[in-house]
Amino acid sequence: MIQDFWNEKALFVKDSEKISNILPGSALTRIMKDENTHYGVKEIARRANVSIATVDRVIHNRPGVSEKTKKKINDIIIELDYQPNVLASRLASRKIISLAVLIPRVSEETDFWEAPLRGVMRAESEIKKYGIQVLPFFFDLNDKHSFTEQAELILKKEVQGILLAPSFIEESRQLITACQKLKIPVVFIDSNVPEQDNLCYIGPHLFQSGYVGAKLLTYRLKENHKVLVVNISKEKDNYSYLQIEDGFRSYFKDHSQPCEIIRIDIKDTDKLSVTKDLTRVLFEHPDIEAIFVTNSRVFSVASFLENAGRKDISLIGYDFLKENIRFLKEGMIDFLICHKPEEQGFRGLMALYQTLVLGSPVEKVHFMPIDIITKENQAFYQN
Amino acid sequence: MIQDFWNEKALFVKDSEKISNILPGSALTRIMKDENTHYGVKEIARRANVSIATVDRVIHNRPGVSEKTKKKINDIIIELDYQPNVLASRLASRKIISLAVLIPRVSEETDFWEAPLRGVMRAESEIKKYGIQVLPFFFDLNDKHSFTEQAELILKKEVQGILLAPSFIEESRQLITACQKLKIPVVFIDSNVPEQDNLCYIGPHLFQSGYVGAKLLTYRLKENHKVLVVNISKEKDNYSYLQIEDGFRSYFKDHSQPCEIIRIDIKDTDKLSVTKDLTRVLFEHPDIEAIFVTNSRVFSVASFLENAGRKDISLIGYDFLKENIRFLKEGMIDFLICHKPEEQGFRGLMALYQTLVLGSPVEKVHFMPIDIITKENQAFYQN
DNA sequence: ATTGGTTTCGGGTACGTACCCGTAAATATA
DNA sequence: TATATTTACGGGTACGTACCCGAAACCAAT
Repeated sequence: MIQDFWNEKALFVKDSEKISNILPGSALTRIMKDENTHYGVKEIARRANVSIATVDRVIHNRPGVSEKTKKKINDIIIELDYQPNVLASRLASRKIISLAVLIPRVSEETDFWEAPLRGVMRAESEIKKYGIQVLPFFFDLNDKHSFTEQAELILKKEVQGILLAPSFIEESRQLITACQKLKIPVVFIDSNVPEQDNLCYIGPHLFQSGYVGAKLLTYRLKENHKVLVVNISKEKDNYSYLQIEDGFRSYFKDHSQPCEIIRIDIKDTDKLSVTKDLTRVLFEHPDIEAIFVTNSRVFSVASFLENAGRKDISLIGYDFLKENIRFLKEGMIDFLICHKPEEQGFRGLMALYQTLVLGSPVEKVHFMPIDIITKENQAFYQN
Repeated sequence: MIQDFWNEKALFVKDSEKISNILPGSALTRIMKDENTHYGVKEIARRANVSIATVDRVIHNRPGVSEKTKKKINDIIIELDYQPNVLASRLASRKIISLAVLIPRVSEETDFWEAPLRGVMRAESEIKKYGIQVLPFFFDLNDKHSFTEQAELILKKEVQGILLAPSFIEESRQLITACQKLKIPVVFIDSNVPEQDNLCYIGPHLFQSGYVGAKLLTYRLKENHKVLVVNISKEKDNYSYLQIEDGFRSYFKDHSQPCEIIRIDIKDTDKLSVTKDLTRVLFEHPDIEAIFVTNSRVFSVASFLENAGRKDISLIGYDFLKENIRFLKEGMIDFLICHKPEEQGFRGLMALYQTLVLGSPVEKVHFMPIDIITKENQAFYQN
């Protein structure tokens, strides 16, 4: 079963280009093709006996060119393998492209979304020289209404592309449907919306992430002991969570571990609720040996365990948050799993840039690595 | 002691920009400054009552401008926070910049250097539109002479920057000294040359990498058992190896583990030598419970263990090589540690680009993350 | 043949910077 | 004072593409 999984994944993992035939010998061995002979519109125009303007019309398929010359020019374009000069193109084009970013606001509860935002800003600073403008919009993770509100604002702004964290599935669906009508490409980050058409998804493979979590958890587990899965979230229908737990449980199935898995939902994210619920569970199951928290709120569990003096329990959770790192350094948290949130923001914007400016295709699904962070390697982690 | 280390490292780890004061409220909250008012040389010239050409001369500090006007123009440049338009700049400048890359050839023994080369090529395709040319040179890891040979070729080519894998310390020193005289910036990747001036170093923090290796190794270790450190290398004075082993041993010191550490140097990399030496060591120390291989040749140890039927021994090594991944999947290797070799190649070239084209400063040392790869997360690893 | 309309195309300028070339001004020399 | 030499600066063109504007060329109807 797991074997099938690897094969399936092979489709997603980027094929590393083959660099073979690097000949031995002391002489200089060139790999890259010399592309010194780079033709532009001028050469195309010359060969087709037309003006640059006509070539330009064909390239941007604007009207005003006869079918005959259009074909002739297109043939020459293909023959010369014409690659437009992005520099000159963006320099000459005076219109600016607007991209909207809709992600959760950085709240006091969690600073997780700082990282994707950093990635977005980094991407913006890289591509604003090409005349691209980024408009950030934020919604409240505890308020679905704020999401729809911001979504409407975006649609009014007439942007050319959207980077979206589809935290609320139904509300996201509405926005995406509207974008499809307007032919606006949408990129999802952090979580996916199943069976919804989009430009691409950039984020974790949640099932496998839970699988890795289980592996790490069992690594120092004694046999036949209990494991606790904790889900702290206000959201009811948490699709992401289900995938993670699915992967987590699959690991035990695949390795036929007879380990008992307790689970608990904590609906309120405040400290009191967490303390209350955990106290109860640990009282009912005193032999719990490890805890797996399915999201970034692992710090609240760590805080509880620290106060309760339960340093014997292994703890694994998600995300490179300041508070989590603190507990990781202290040894209260054993492992953090992380999916490169900053990279997600960065790549998300770049995917839109690639589509709208460069016109080159992007991969439909881009899974982030499942990074394992420990006390020892955290200082060098690149979020 | 280890505490000091963290504090020291804090200097290297990039400060994540503070994104605070993101106000609540449903209205659109902008973060980025609107930089619509972007002035160019024309505006500078207008304000200084000079021509564009004069401003240009000041910007590139070419001669032919009086001190007085030079100062006036520089003041205006600072006042307006002038940012040159890289697009226009590279478009107008017809000269191409050549960068040399000197790294080991991809050999049959190891395909490790495929990854940095991929990174280099990726960087090249991103910056060749700015008129930058990359000249790759390769040397043989078993032949110091080939290194000096290629180094001389590079110097003849009159390149403007060099990306270097300083595998041979003394030979690298010679090249670097020559480059200093010629004012050619040099970037090191993968390993550093101590006390040698360079533009920057991009690679692992080897000490800490060994430290992480020890942590992972002890994770499933029973108490009071023996650990074997294996160094497979033809090179005698292996500086990198010493740092890794130093970190590895430090972990045990810091955690006062009474674990006995055996070590062995295997000078010949062929299968027979490895088999012979390992057989002897395992015979002398039958209670060895875990093996730590200090470089990417862990696959040869895995192969030996597989044939010897010793699945009981934990095995940790380095690098995301095809053969290593195979043994990781099979379960013969427990963990691989990896330092993003592709990223190293990419960033190395981009550092040169940043210096030579953008003229912006680069960090002197850029440590790569210490990535932990397991059977479960390997499919999503980005080398 | 003339008019009006449409289709098809070319000239030319602009984007922001680099840099050649020529020249006025400043200074030195006779 | 006249001339040579240096210094300081401006005009103008080019990079490769986008796109406005206008003008042929063609067609159809009067």
